Amino acid sequence: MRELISNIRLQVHQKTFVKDPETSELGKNLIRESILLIDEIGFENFTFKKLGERIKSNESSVYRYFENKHKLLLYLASWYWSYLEYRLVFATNNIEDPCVRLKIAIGIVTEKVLDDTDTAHINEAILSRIIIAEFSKVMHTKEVDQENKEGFFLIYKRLNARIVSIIKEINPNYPFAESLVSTVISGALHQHFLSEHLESLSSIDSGKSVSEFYTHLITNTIQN
Amino acid sequence: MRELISNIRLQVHQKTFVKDPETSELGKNLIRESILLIDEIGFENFTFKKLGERIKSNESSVYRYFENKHKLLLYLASWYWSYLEYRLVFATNNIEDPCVRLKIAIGIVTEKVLDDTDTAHINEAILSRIIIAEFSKVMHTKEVDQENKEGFFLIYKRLNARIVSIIKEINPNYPFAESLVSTVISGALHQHFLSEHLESLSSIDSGKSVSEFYTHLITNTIQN
DNA sequence: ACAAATCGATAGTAACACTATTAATTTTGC
DNA sequence: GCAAAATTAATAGTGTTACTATCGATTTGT
Repeated sequence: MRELISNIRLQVHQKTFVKDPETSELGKNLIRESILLIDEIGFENFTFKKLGERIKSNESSVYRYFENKHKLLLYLASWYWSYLEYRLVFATNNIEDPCVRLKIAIGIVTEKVLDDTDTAHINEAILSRIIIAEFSKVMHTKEVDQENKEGFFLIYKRLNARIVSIIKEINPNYPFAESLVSTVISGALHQHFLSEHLESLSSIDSGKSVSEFYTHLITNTIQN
Repeated sequence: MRELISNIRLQVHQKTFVKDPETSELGKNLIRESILLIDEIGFENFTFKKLGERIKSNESSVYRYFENKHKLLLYLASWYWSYLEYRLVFATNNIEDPCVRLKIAIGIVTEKVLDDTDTAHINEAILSRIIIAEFSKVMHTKEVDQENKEGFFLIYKRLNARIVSIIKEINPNYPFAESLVSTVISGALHQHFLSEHLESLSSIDSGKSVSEFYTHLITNTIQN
């Protein structure tokens, strides 16, 4: 796993960036520090000026890589879902039983993400904290339909579709597979958020994990 | 229902406003037009200056009612959840069977909201569109813990708790009641959003409703 | 009738979200 | 090895946002 990922460039939608940050040291630096800075101060308080200072460069250099901070967040989200998709495909490869594949898939999209030490400039654990806190803002804009048309959400949709197809293999008659999967994927982010900030809205604690909750939920739902 | 609501002032957290908008014509105007304006241009593009012009007043007058636009959104959200809670309490009153109560409750928090013609200055249908599009932004800020401590989310938490207690009546051994309810309430908003903007992630269409999906989901989940 | 509250209008500030220009440095293509 | 091309850092500038402060004019309460 570790070695594989370090040799494979995860696919991110071209239109999210002006210049590919993977092609230069400054670009990788920018990605690494933007993840740390957004995590520290939150997306609302994050600006390209602050990021420029942080990487000991300046605002105008950041603008050469990304149009604006929304596109940067789109890039980070796109990378994150691509990373999960890769792990899902890898972990379910060659497993015949769709019920086993489903359980593995649920685990990957609902468990807390740990840092994968091989992608040097991206701390996956911190990136997942950003996704938990900020991903909803990627979609909830007035430009969502336009951006959807341009394909910005393809990777996210493909990840959803993969799990939908496993469910349809198990029970082709269950009529809400798409809604169930999108509920689980975005719900899992939300449960991690609630267990940290609004505990009374969540049953998750040291004894009960997000994965257990959703595994139980899906298993019981699709059998009928 | 209609007559009752028009005589009862829904409780909204005091700290969300500087001056209660319900106490003046300008205030009610401000609420009515802010709902329409946020719906039209989105919360990111919404400013107090634009709102001031729209109500033929000005920026500084709006600031006399709300500290900033985040607090205004908090007020609208607080009002919305209070409205749903009221409808839920009213609709489940005097019904003994908890399974029936649960089904009614699920319907109220997952169905599309129609305009209640009695609150003259608030269009509930449009307000619910705003909540679907923007509610996640109310919570996903760096100030969430502070605001939670100050009680800004009490109404939302109380609504969740009401449904949790119905589930615990039906099955006291189900270990994930809080997570299930918060998944359903925020998931329902998300499903409405997806069915409008990212259809492939949702199973909802003219033949299948959000309520049916969640009723099926909850029923099957809590029985085991 | 008088005081207090409310409102509309204007002005001002710091930060944000960019765009444009330029000069220095680095990379590359031959 | 060198000229051309690309990249970068730095500066300046513009319009907008998110406020704060002040000040008369009007309305309201007693």
